[in-house]
Amino acid sequence: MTNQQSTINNQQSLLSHPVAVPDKPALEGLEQKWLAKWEADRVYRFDRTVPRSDVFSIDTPPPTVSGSLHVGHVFSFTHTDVIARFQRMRGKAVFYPMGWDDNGLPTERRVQNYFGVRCDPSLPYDPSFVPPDKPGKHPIPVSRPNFIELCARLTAEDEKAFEHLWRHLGLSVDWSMTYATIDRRSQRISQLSFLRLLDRGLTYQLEAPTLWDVDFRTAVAQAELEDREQPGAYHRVRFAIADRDGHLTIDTTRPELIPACVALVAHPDDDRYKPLFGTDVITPLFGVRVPVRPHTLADPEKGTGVAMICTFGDVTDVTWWRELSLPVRAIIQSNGAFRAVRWGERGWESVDASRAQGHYDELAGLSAVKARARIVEQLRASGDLIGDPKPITHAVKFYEKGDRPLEIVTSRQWFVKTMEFREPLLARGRALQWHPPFMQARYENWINGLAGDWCISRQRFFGVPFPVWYEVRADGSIDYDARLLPDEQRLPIDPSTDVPNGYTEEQRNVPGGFAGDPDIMDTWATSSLTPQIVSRWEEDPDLFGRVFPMDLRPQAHDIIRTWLFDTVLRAHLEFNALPWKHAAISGWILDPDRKKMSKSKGNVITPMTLLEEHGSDGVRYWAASARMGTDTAFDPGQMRVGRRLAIKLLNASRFVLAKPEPTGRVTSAIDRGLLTMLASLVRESTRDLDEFNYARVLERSEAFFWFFCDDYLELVKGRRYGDQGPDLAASANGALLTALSSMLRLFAPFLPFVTEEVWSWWRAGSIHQAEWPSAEELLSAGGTSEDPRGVDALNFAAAVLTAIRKKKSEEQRPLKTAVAVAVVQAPAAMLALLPEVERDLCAAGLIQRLETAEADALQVRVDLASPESSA
RNA sequence: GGGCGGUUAGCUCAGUUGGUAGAGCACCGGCUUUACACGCCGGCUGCCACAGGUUCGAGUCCUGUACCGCCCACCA
Repeated sequence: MTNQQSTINNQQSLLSHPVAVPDKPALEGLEQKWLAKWEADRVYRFDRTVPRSDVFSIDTPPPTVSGSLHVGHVFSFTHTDVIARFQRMRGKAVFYPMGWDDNGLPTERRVQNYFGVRCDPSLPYDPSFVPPDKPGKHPIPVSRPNFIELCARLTAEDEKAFEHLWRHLGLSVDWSMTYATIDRRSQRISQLSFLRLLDRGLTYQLEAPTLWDVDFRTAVAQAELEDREQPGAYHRVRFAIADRDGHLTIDTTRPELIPACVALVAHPDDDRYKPLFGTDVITPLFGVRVPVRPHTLADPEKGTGVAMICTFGDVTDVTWWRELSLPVRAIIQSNGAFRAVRWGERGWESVDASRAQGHYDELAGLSAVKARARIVEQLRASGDLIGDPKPITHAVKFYEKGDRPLEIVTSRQWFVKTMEFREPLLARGRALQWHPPFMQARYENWINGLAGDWCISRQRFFGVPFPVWYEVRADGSIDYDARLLPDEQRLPIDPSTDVPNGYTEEQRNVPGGFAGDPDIMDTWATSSLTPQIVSRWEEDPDLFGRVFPMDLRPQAHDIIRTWLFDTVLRAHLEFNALPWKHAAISGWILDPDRKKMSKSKGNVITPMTLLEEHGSDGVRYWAASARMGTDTAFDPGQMRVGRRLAIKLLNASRFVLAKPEPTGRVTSAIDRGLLTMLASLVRESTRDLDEFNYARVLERSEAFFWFFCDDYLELVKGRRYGDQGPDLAASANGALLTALSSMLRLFAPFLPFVTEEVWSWWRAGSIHQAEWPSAEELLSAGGTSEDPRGVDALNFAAAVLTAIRKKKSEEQRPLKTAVAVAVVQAPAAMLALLPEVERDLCAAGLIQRLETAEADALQVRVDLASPESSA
């Protein structure tokens, strides 16, 4: 096709559809109108027939459904949607599923309260169970499968509300591919991946000290920790040196753990304590003989330089305990209460067992906090507390969802090997394309700070069970080494109700029989498989081949250490590959006072309220104004600006389409200049969007559009009504229609509703399936090349017009005031452009006489017509 | 303690290879102009955190400092 032909075709296609512009265009109701149409026409349906190279696949973050969606979700999901819409218009088949994270603790808590039930995994499944209408006083125990059914029932309701919000926001998701982290497919993939890792020795079970939440009574992983500043106090406590006179003093914030003390420790180079290494001391109150040992982790600067090692007060204790081969004296139970101890028995030897028992009996059954208060009194009474406790605030480790500090409890847990893969995982991080790039540092930080393998087991109920049974020995104990595993074809299974091959239900939990693994996997152990879940790994190889590895993982920066890292780990272990090419990291929404917006603070503004007040396009405008990775203030003002932009698009389009004929070849300099400017905007916008730089595209498109409205439109208004004859009117119309078409498509990823509305006035099909604009298409309408002279002419005319408006404004005269004489002083090169724009300029500025004079810089002298003579 | 961002107009932020500081909001003034009063036109506002350095020239590059925010850390 020659350029000439393409020009003609382009012009024909500009008006190939009857133009029908409403009299009073408005934004109200556009969401409902177009959502229904998009759904009916399956505009966002993924085309799974295209090859991988023509697919753009997105690994959507599944929001937690038991919480509520907030503006932060709207913010980051809009970013993703802008990219999705851009890629779709570029001709990609966009694989954009939505998921719900319904698996996990938050859902459990809601279901317990909502239905008045309690999960008892020892119960068999009751298919006929119906929850009471109202929750009763005492929770009804139900089996794990029944409990999970209730979770599914409740989350289904939440998911409907979420979907409604997402649709209203205009997310171009293919809703036929929605998944949930607790659905059968997710469970199957999660269990399948687990079994494969187990088979390769990449996951293992171990009984070891583990971080433990005493309220939830479950193990937690390093990634779920957070530090909180807590008030505490240094207690200076003295230990008698065994077999001779003298005392050693230590500082401790946890004096209640003195009964669990197994050693004291000081730095090997600390001259104060060198002589004591190898000797024993006697613990106060309990009279236990413990050694004084050297270790480099002991800090001479802290406290007295001697630390008390307990089993277990913190993670350093675990390190010391392991490296110094110390015994265990555990006193805190899984519920956080002090266990009963019989002093004098093996492991609890004391120089005065009855005195120890006396002290300890006052502590047994207490929580750590209460025990601390009690033991301080005991220490004070015995004279072993030196001075008063010195109040301090210090950072204490908490489970991020927990209310009490974590304890360390010895238990049997499943781990995924991570420590030995740190180097290759760092390399994966370097191969991943981060947006913005500095986010990679957080990933590396996390890996470099890893303290141990990933604990994936949780002592909870609503989650994916471990697909494992164990043989039960003749004595009734469980043989954890004798695992019974299901065939992959049976997955998903629940070992609390399903039975291993070759056994019957009667053999459950009886000697010689079997026992199911009681634990479930951590949420992240499943959600780290979202790429595998959405692409239907090991279920639909054809689909998998078309979408995996995926193109984009969008998410927020707070879950780099969990979701992102875990997903990279799983893909590395399973496929020896990255799960995606790009990671686009959104920032957070901050309160106007720059603090992180928190749900607990009671942000009463729900996303739906925002969408209704400002329109979806307005809210999307605000969200898309923030660059990737930038924390952004919540700003309704920006939403109003976005809404205004959408209204402006309606009105400007109405004007352009009000008299679209005659249309023809774009010949006038300023028309060609406009298209040239727009062509370079399109070219740069395409490049920016390819690099996830959507905020810049929106900003620049908006600026151009405003220039188009304020200056260009005003300059060509008269001409396009025919003031200068049909050919020049045709040129103006050609440029207006061409520019409008491109601008609408430029805005379409950001403002999907208003652009679709305007598109429907004069074009067939959905704008969201239209081709992304190109510089070539714009330039072919104006000839075949860029026209920098046209750009200069347009800018020159706009500058003169501004000067004339300024004069009218200064004189406080109406803009329709005529200009008797305008003297344009400018460099010769500029003046040479004047003939090209003179007639447009005089029409737009109501200039009666135009004179010129050469000058170094542009300057316009304006003499307004007298009030009487201006009509 | 380690790391990463940030510091530009009253507010929110742009500023792409270094070349005489920008936008929007807010504020002030004006205007019904045949798309838009959910509008239009115009105006005001800055030792670009601070101190050095490189350069003919630094908001931009280098070094250091301060403050803000975040991530991480074995915090007795």
